[in-house]
Amino acid sequence: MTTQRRERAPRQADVARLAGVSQSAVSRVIGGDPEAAARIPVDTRRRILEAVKELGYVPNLSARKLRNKTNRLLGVHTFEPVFPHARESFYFEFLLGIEERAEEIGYDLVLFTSTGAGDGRRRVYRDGTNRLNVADGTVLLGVATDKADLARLWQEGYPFIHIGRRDVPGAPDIPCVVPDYFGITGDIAERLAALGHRHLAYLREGLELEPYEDRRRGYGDAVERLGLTDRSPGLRGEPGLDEAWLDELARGPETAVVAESERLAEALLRGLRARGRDVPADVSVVVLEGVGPAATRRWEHLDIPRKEIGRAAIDALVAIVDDPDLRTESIVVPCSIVDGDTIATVRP
Amino acid sequence: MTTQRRERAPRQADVARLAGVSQSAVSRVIGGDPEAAARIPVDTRRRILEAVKELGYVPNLSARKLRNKTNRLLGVHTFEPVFPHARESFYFEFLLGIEERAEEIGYDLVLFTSTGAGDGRRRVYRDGTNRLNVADGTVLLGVATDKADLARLWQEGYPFIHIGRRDVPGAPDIPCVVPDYFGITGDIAERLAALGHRHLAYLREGLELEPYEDRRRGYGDAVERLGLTDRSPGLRGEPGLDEAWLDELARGPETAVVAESERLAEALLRGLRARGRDVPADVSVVVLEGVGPAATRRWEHLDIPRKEIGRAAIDALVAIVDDPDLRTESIVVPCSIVDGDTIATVRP
DNA sequence: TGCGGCGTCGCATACGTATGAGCAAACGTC
DNA sequence: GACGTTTGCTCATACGTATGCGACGCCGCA
Repeated sequence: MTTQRRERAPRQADVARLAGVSQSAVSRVIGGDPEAAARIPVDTRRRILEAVKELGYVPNLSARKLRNKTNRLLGVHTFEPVFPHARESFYFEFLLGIEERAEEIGYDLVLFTSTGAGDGRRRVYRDGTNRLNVADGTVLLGVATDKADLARLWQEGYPFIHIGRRDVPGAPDIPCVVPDYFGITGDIAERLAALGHRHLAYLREGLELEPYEDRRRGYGDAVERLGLTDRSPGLRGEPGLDEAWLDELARGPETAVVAESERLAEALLRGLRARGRDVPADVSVVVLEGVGPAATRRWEHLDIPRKEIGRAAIDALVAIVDDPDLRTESIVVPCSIVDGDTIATVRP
Repeated sequence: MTTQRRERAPRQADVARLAGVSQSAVSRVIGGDPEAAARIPVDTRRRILEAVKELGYVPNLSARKLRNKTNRLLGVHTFEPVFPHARESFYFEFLLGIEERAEEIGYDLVLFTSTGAGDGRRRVYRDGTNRLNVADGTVLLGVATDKADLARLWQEGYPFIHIGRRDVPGAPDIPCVVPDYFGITGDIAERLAALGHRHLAYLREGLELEPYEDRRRGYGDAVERLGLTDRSPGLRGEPGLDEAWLDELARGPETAVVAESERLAEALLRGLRARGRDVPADVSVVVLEGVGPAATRRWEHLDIPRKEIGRAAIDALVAIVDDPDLRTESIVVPCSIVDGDTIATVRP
């Protein structure tokens, strides 16, 4: 083993000199393009590869990217820190899928971590520099997505895909990969209807994010289609789960509640018990998100296939990178329902 | 807002055309070099900056790196996946410090995540390509460091720094930032001596990693210097904490034990209790690593300043990047002792 | 008028790679 | 022997940026 430290990284020209060929011959052999390499006879190729080994040549990715517009590097950018604990497990599964799939198809992954602003929020642009463009394309994710950044990226023509649906003014169709909240929420309503439930309610979170809109549309459409009734605290107005509404629910004909979050479901459960009602004996409950380990009940809930979504995002991104003119529609990944013990058939 | 999507990212030449100047003028204004920019009169500069804004120009980092050898991008490479949970909190604090410091001094951060081999171990080189060289330099960390990779990186002259001491054959002095295990272990021995302990023992882990060597040297030196005696299960031989040795300890004159890990300390505690001895009444115990939340006792232990180490690593790396000829010595970061209730003065 | 100095900018080049075009030799065909 | 065709390479160039050097105009001074 050589223990001499080099002062300068060798380039193809150095390899060429040692092998007694031209730089372009080296490029053709190194580049891996089978057609080009095939035109170089075996022994020349062998000489070149030996010189590569001898010098410890490694390609310069920046030069390659400059020339090729591509370096088989995909970025991952989160709009919030990945590491701080609260959201960590939220990102984790996405990242697993992303990493897994990227590796399968031979892409390297770069995780952009620096926070642009001082406020912990992350921005793509830092004093005018799009930091992402070392990578061929980037997967964006995060609930606190910065829409201005998204719009600008789209205008620049930079290849990216967003996990989760985002509607951005000025960027008509940004490519997203989204869980099928619309479909699964409809399925859930159907399942409840099949169990005999005719009178439902829907508990909404205070946030006005696109994913919630999908769920609400899915629920609303299904209620209408199936001829059910709905008495929700502000399905089309204010969110809320106040005492007055709980009283109303306890007295009314509703036998099933769909809750957007585990938090809401737990609050509902407490409210019902305080009124002498129980789940699922009196009211069936379904939660429209994954539930944590701290849940007090085995909630019937929907499962977001995060790992699959991560994988799908990589595939879609690569497609966009390969063909930048591609008009990708949103990719919808089906969700499934995880059986719990919080729904039951309607008592006569 | 323009809603037209561009087909191609603008370059300095485009900006120049719009502003009616040459590409080099644009470069001088953009580049941020104050001396060069100062030589351009204000109104020309203004025209250029307006054109930049108008076109939404962002610099091409690859071209910059190709030309400059530098793009203010620092890499982070872990030899094991960051995300899988077990080790997560181990890396977490390092990463916090790294991110914090990098941002302070205006560097962006790139986290290399792809696993080269199929076995979950991560390698710097993937079929001959040093993936790190998109970044100006890289912080390496991980207990399962691949020494061959390290040696090769060093030979290539690539700027990097390793967190934790690693001795690599063929690479005489790889730059490391290391906790001062040697010093703190000596301090611990001194503290025990000050409490009247004359007869010590030292429990070692089975692994032969450099950080353990530092601790063992620190302990050994201090025992000698202070004229103490040591009866350890194989301080210089096999590790072990078997029943025979525990019997010996319970009967012998030893009043204090230094354990390399929380695991060993817990095992020791059980062994002593089974023999009617307690901690710290009969035997004082100090743990030579951070202790987890699941500890049964408030162990007297040493604290590794992970965040500080991360920050120090960035500073050292930047120094190396700025001056590649720099022969950096290992940077030693002092540790501290966290008081617990597992040591006491010797009973007469 | 001639000349030096300064302020303002453009020209040309280099960074390392990939690739179309092209050239020289070998080989076959008539 | 003239003329394609294939083989095995080389030449030249482009990617987008940064920068040394020099050009050009203008002012002041002799």
